[in-house]
Amino acid sequence: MSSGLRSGQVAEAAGVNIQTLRYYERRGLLAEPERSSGGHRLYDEEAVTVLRVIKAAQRLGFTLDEVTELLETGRHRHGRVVPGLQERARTKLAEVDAKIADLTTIRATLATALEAGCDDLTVCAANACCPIPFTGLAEENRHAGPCC
Amino acid sequence: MSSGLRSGQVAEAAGVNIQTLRYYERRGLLAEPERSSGGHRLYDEEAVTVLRVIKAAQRLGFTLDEVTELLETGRHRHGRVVPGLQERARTKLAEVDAKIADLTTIRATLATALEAGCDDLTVCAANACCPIPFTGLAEENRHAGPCC
DNA sequence: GGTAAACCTGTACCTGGGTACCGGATGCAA
DNA sequence: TTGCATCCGGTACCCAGGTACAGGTTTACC
Repeated sequence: MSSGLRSGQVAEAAGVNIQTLRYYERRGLLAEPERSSGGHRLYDEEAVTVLRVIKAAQRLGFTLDEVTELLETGRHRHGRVVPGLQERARTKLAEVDAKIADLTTIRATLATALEAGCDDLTVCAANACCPIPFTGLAEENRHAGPCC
Repeated sequence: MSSGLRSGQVAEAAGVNIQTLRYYERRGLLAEPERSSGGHRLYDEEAVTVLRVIKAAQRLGFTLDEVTELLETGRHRHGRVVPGLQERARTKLAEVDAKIADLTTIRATLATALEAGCDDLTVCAANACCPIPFTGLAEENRHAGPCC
């Protein structure tokens, strides 16, 4: 009989640190596994799957708290009011879009600074025609212009 | 006599916390200002400008360590070993592009999961036709060019 | 039965960018 | 002079997501 996977094997299979297993267990993401007579953890195959699910969800931008809720929602969906994956994915998608938009603005500013030939922030800050937005760091459009 | 700006005034003018001033001073981003006879900091106008420069650079994705170097490079351009803003901005632009590419992949995955109607990660993980990549999402480096 | 690797618990530490709290000193106006 | 706002230095703490270490067991293999 397969006596179960030891923590090292599970960690290896899922590509995480052993400490991470215990960390997830403490956080309630990973169920407490069986133990050997000596107290060593013995996992079943499912643990590896759960770890992969966690990593996939993290990769999609969910925090560990969010992943915890997602897993729990799946476990006991007893008419809870907890929003499911669909709902959360929609929200997350909006967040990702916002991040992309923000980074796109940043990208544009960097590109403009390169084009303008900016090479010294302190000089630029004193120079009214520098395209870097030193005031009003709020994230809106900044049109390019010749500088320095 | 303009006796200088007190830390509260500088913080207010630059839109940062007073503690942040001392934090930046400790980190070497902000020069140590004059002191009143009683030991209170007295800043000049330039301090506000430096703070704005720091915030702008942060906003462009530079870490405080990087900002420190950028400011030092400007101050005394000793040798050409240290890359200037141009060089660093070019590097940072590539980093930002990588992040955008990464987020775009994530966005696409989320959108696909929504389309497919995924609503339970543990079910999905057991389901071969789920579009969420449970294996292979391990690391964050997907940005090195077109792979397919 | 010996030994080395793997594992156990508990606690402390890491990164990055700040914030908060403390008890005491200063600045400034009335 | 009194009273209150502000500031001082030092230290501790916050967030997330882990990672590392110490000192002691257990397991596996020869």
